[in-house]
Amino acid sequence: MITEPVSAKEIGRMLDKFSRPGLPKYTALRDAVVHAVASGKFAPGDRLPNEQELAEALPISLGTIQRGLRQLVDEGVLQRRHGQGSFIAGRTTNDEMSHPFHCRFIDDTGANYLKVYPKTTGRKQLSDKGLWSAALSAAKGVEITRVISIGKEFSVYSSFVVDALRLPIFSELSLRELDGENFKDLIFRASGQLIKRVDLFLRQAEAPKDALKALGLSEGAQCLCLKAIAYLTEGDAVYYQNIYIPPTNRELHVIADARASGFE
Amino acid sequence: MITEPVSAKEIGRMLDKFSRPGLPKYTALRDAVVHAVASGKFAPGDRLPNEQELAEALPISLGTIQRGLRQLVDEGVLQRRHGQGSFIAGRTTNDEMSHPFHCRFIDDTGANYLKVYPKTTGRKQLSDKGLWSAALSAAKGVEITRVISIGKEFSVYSSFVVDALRLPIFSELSLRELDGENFKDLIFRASGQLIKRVDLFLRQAEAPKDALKALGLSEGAQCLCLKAIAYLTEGDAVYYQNIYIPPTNRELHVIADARASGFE
DNA sequence: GCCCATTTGTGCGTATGTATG
DNA sequence: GCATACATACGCACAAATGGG
Repeated sequence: MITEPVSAKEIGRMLDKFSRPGLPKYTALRDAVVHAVASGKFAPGDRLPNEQELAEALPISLGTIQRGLRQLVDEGVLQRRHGQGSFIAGRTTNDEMSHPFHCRFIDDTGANYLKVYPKTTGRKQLSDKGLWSAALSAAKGVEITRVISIGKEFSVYSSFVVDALRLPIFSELSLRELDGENFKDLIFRASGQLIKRVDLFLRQAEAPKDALKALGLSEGAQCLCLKAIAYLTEGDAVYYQNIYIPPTNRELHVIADARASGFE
Repeated sequence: MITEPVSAKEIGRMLDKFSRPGLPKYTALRDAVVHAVASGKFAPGDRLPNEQELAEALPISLGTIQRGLRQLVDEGVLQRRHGQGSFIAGRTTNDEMSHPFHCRFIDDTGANYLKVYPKTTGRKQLSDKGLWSAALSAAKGVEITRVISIGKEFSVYSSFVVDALRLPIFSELSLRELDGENFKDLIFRASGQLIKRVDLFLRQAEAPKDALKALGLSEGAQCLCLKAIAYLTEGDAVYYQNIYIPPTNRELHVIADARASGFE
């Protein structure tokens, strides 16, 4: 008997939840698996039942199963190995955040990322119409400010805003609990959706007073300001973030989307 | 009789060229269409034969045709419209470069990109072992230096290196001809492959003398240095670029890849 | 080294649904 | 209503990679 951490029945139950008339079956299957991962039912490394078993256990044919699983591979949720099986993709859930902002600082060798240690410094309900509200098209926002130590060498300041109504989890967790969380994972678990793309805007400017103070910089100091808007689907922004980076020698690594046309 | 700018026979011929034992048929079909576009046989807006016709004309079944076409949609080469057909995606081939470096400066409104006017300033054969040779794993490189005017407001300096043997086109074209070219398109036409991803490395540093001189900056001036390494497929780097950006108020826009895990 | 079971990958043929004009 | 053309789905067959005996 082979260990079988993920049951086809469990997927079947999730599938029922996400099946809706009009929704393709391969999409329903995808959603079921994604939500199962998001809710912790499936853990990284878990093996899924093989294609045949799924096709038998679920009201979905083999080809359609394969299409759904292929999409999950494309999205990075699954890993499939010929002759072995399909596995929930690993996530390095360490103490430090794995991917703080879709871009990371690299060390001298260029091969490793500097570790990142976030410290939540404040939370505020926002109701003014700022740039964030236009980007998120939300009336109420929660701003979470953090000082993030980069490899204990220097720190950056982050202002992170989400729709307060849509993602109440960010208002509910204590600041202490937020510290250990990867915000992308949090969004994934709360919404069952993956962040599809992030628009980054880079500006050389003076940081706001809050940031200067938190980073211990003198007034008027120039910073690199990185604005990030993350989307779950095309046009559906889920968070708005400003990161202020003081002068540093360290290189910041971003992985850019190559087929970034997106136009008619 | 409906206008039919793209013949199934043409695709068939291309398909023969790209079919190789071991290569999936849907990949061969993809390559055939991509190369047909790259070589100018198909132009933006052209309509492909419908799925049925392709399935009849080519030794590929409907489902496999669909899979290949779907991939082309994902890559942005094709656009498919329900009830209408499959069309070669449009490219805004203007006088100015459309996407100089996977990231662009935006104007005051935030809605438009500043126009970009490249001016090629030099070309040099490289045979030393620089950082470029490690990135490209190439022994001989061609470096093309350019001064790129951003909306006629300010200029950035670019050093662009490709493998001289792999992409001789960059050595063959005159500097004048290179001016009007989008380098990504040039690579696409020469190799028939699309750039899949770009690694960006951002550094606050002093620019090299060449760059300072070309941009008319005083010695020791701090610049934003953007290093870009573009990949055709995972691990297959195709160009290495350094861009030096003088201090500016303008925002630089980058579209980041959201599923940027890429690790085990 | 070789066979074999397991499991994913590729490919075919067909049927039916649905958006467009 | 109707023809066109893409979209989804099924069921099957066989190829190819993997790991164990």
